[in-house]
Amino acid sequence: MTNEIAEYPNTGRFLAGRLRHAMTSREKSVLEGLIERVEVAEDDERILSRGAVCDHSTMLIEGFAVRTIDENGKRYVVSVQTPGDFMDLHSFALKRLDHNLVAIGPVKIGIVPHTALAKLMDEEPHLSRLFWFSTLLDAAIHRQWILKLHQLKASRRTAHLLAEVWQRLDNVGLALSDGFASPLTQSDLAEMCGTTSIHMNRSLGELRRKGVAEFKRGRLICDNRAALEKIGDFDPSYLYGSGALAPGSALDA
Amino acid sequence: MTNEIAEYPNTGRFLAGRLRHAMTSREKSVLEGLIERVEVAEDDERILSRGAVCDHSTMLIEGFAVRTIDENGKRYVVSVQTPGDFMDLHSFALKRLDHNLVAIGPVKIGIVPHTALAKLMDEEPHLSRLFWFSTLLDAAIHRQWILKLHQLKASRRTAHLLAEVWQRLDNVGLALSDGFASPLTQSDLAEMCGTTSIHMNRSLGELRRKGVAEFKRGRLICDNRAALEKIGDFDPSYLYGSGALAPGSALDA
DNA sequence: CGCATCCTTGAGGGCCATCAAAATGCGTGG
DNA sequence: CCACGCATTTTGATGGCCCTCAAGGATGCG
Repeated sequence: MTNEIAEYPNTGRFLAGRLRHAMTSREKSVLEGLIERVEVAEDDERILSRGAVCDHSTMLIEGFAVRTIDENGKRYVVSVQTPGDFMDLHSFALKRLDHNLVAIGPVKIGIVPHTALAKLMDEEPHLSRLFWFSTLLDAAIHRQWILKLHQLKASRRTAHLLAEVWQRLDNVGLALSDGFASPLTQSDLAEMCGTTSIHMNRSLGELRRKGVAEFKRGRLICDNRAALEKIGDFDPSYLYGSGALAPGSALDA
Repeated sequence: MTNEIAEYPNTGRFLAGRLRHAMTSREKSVLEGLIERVEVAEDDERILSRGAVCDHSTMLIEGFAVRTIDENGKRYVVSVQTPGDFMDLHSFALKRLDHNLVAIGPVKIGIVPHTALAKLMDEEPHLSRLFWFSTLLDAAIHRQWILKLHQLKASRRTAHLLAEVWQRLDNVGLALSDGFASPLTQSDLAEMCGTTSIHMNRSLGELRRKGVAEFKRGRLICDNRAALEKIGDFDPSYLYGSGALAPGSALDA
């Protein structure tokens, strides 16, 4: 992982732990070359607005972001992005997005002009397939959020979210052995879980009292990952890393 | 619309009301030619199973289907499909799906071999883009479901779902002037809204008492569409038909 | 060391799951 | 045509989850 970041500082985490191994080093270079420039944004800064026509897509190089939809004066979070995510690749095909992208904490982003993407679509069919794959991954994560909203009460949904973020950071080499560090507040977690920050505080308290996980100022500490994943009914297959759904899995049905 | 179905009986509803107008008649023929054979399935029949390796994708020609995920012996619905949907186009890139596809009522489906899709990806870049677009539409719908789960109580979520299905059927020419007909039961609606059939019954009762909509045995009757959409906080833009997010919209920001 | 942000705790009430049971409509076969 | 079985729809009562309002405590930064 450290090698990848050294060689491809802006895109070395794209699909890491998933299909990155299917990329040739030439393709990795092509991808790295897509980044026209690197920008930074600060906490709560809007990276992209719903409905805006955009001529570029954005790679999340460092930091966290959320996709939000504003309605009736309130902000709702429908998704979270971690480093290595091609956050709004889909704006290339949709032209206008149905949601906003907002930085959580300071972020570093790579700007990819749509003209460069269009060229790549013509010349790099394999890479194009991987780009498509990465947007399908987003949809799979969405489905899992819907499932958990249907299935679990808030404290268990919280466990699922923490397990998911931990796993996604693990995929890109940014997890710690006992959890992860982030700029996420309890209020952020609440918005992702569709609950209030007050209830999120109680949910986290419940997880702490059960000895499952502790979350303090963005830092998850958990020395029993299996217990956390069990409470959250978390099965990482939908992230399409290793496991039953992995593209290269031999587990045929 | 009737013309399209006469000319392209199996695929005439694909992206109808959305980007179908961007397809040339040659492309429409190519698409129609992808259907290797047509099959039927009966109510509750599983069309595709999670984790199964599949060598084809499925166009929903007639009828309804849901995407489900089973966990702990219970079935959860994360998505609904209407005629014209390329239901599991994403299985082409994902190889194994994270969910099942289950027929609601009798359905007619078109089978598209992945080998044909692979060929098309090479030879038809524009059509490929439209295929990608259609999977991005699914993701946008997922996001809206997450939003509504965060935002609305069950009766209003029900209104949103009814408004969405109505609009999607409208897009493909299958809506009625005062609602739609379907094989959906109250129990099906409940699963889609993440509630119980008992509470769905009370939610529908609330909508009926408010004079907003009536749902009886799969038939939605509504003579005040604006009221229904208002209660469900329904804004059709996320379906990328006409409106602020439409690909050809002049509403630039 | 003052201020802003974040976290924590308590009380009251609405939404909705669950258990229980009954009524309605529909298709089948007698 | 009616009897019957079955799925679907409807209604009531109880209790848990979680929203809301309210207030207090902790943490970090200038």
